[in-house]
Formats: sequence, C-alpha cells, structure tokens
Amino acid sequence: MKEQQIQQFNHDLLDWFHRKGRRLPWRKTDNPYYIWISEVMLQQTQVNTVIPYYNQFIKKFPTPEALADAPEQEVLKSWEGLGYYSRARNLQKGVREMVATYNSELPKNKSDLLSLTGIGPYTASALMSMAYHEPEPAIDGNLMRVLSRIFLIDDDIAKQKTRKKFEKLASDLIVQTEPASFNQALMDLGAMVCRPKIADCSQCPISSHCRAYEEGVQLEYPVKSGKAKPRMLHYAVLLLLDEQGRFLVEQRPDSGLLAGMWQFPMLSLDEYEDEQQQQAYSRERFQCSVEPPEAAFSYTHHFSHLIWKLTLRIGRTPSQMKLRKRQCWATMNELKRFPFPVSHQKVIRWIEKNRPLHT
DNA sequence: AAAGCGTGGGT
DNA sequence: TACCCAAGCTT
Repeated sequence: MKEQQIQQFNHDLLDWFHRKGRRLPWRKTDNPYYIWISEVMLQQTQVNTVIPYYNQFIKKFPTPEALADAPEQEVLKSWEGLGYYSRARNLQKGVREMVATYNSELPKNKSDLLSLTGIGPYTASALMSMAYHEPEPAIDGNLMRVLSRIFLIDDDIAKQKTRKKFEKLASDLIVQTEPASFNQALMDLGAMVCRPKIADCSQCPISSHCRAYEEGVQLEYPVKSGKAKPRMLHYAVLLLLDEQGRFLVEQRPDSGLLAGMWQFPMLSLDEYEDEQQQQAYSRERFQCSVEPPEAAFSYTHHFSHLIWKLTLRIGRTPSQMKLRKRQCWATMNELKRFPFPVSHQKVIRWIEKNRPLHT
C-alpha cells in the first residue's frame, strides 16, 4: 500500500474500533502485570472464557509478589478449567524471574520481555504495544487471518516462519499514534467480523482495502495446514476408597500432559490388554480388588491432540497401604482444594450426584 | 520444524 | 454428530 492508502486504512479501522471495539476488563488497566496475565490467559482461548478467570486471578494475586510467593498448587487451582496448564506454571515462573531480575517491574524492551518464561514473540509485542504504546504489531491468529485476506497472502499460517512475514507487513501498517488500538482493532475485527468461517464483509470497515473481498475469496484465506487426527487411549479410572470413605488421589508428573494437576489413579488399558494383567497390576499397585470390576460409568474426554476413553471402576483399599510419592488419601472436602483437570472433575461430579454419602 | 499441550463454543 | 476453532509457547 502507498502511504496515502495506509493512512486511510488506519483511519477506517480505528474509527470503527472506537465505535464498536469491545470493552474488556484488561483494557481498563495500565498495569503491565495485569495485561501480561490477560495475554497469557488469552492464548488459544476465547475472550468470554477468560473474563471470569482474569477477574478472579488478579483479585487473588493482585501484585507480582503475591503471585511469585504463592504455592504453585494455588496458581493451578485458579487456572483449573482454563486448560493449557503449563501457561500458569510458566507465568508464575516468568513473574518470579521478573521479581528477581528486574526489581519486580516488567521490562520495557522486547528482548528482555522475550527472556521471561512464557513470553513468546506474540506476547512480547502485545505487551510492548498495549502496556508501553510502542508501535509493535502483535501477530496472532486474528491478525494473520485479517491481513491474509486484505493482501491475499497464501503462506501457511500454521508454519512458524509465516509469522515473520506478517510482522514485516504489519510494521509498515501500524499507526505510530495509537499502536495498542491498531492491534486491538484488528483482533476485534477478526473475532467479530472477519471470522474464520463467516466473513461479514458488509460490516467491515476496511472491506474497501481488501483484495479477498474484491475477488470474493474471503473464505479461502488464510491457508492453514490441517492437524493430525487425535490418538485414542483407554484407561480405567480407579475410584479407590479406604475404610473411612476417603479417596485415593495423586498428583501428575511435573511435565507433560496436565502437569502438576491431580487425578484419581489411572490404569492404562492399552498397555495391560488382558483382564488378568490389569487385575494383577491393580492388586500389586493398590492392594485392592477391582474384581468383579464395578464399572460405575464410562465417558470420553477430548483433548486437542488425543482422546481418552475412560471407565470408572470402584474398589476398596486399606488405608495402611504404602502410598507412592505424590499420592494421598483425601476426603471430598479436602480433595476440592486440589486442582483437577476437567476429565477428572467429571468423576467428582458423579460422586456427588450418585454417592452423596461417599460409601 | 513440528509436535505436544485443554477446554468450551460454534456450525 | 463431528468437526473446526481461539489474543501461542516450549521443546
């Protein structure tokens, strides 16, 4: 675009944004720490889902020191249900780095921001523009979708290096006067008007600048390579009670899927295929009998990259049993203090509904 | 570079 | 129903 066109583009975009842009909790603050929290929560997560988590989180951890000093379990508990839990762990790690290295203040330059755990290229640019009003384009999925349509860019946005191309492009586009509004405007436009499957071009303030609209090919953009089909895994979820009606729960490993979250013990039914092996294993590991297996209910839980087929089985285990590391007995009330992934919250809900006395 | 990493909502 | 998708980062 020529300079004249760029100015017109920005005028049309920002005028729309000031009239129709969303009013969101994290847009009311100038506290870089709060903006950081919002940006992390918003990664791969929709605005409406984030709002209650954001409000609750800044209330519970109002300062960087409060978050830095909190036990990780409490942070995960506040993140419970939001997904991608490594975000919470990385956020706390990053905040601890900030407290230790930068005197509790968020750095004001991009390379220092990038050095903090959990801050990648998008978040660093978002913070530069939204917290410090520097003209840094924050290239996320919305920006790439909108700009790919405006300029008919057919690079695969699933590839890392494509982001750099959009970064260069948007650097020449972004207004110096209110860079935060530029980024937020394109995000709002992407979320509300220029959507993936529905491009409501009649409501678009910049359709006159849009080459995809001109050619009627909005929905062919952006180009994005497909994802692999999720793998399926089968587990028995073991609801093991001691004589006092307490439940055996355990904390997952510190890395990998649902790291640091709690769960009821799970028995892989893919590794122990025949019934004999499963029984032998569960007896050895839990000193309990789940035979004849009392299957309470079965359900399916979908992750982004795999599917769990789960069957709840109920058994009895002596409370004197030697527990492994990261395992403990917990009453229903105690158990609720631990962060559980949704896949296991379903079990808790089932217990409360069907076994109110926990017997 | 590509895969791993959650969940809820929309079509 | 069964997809697809969302303000990405880490390894």
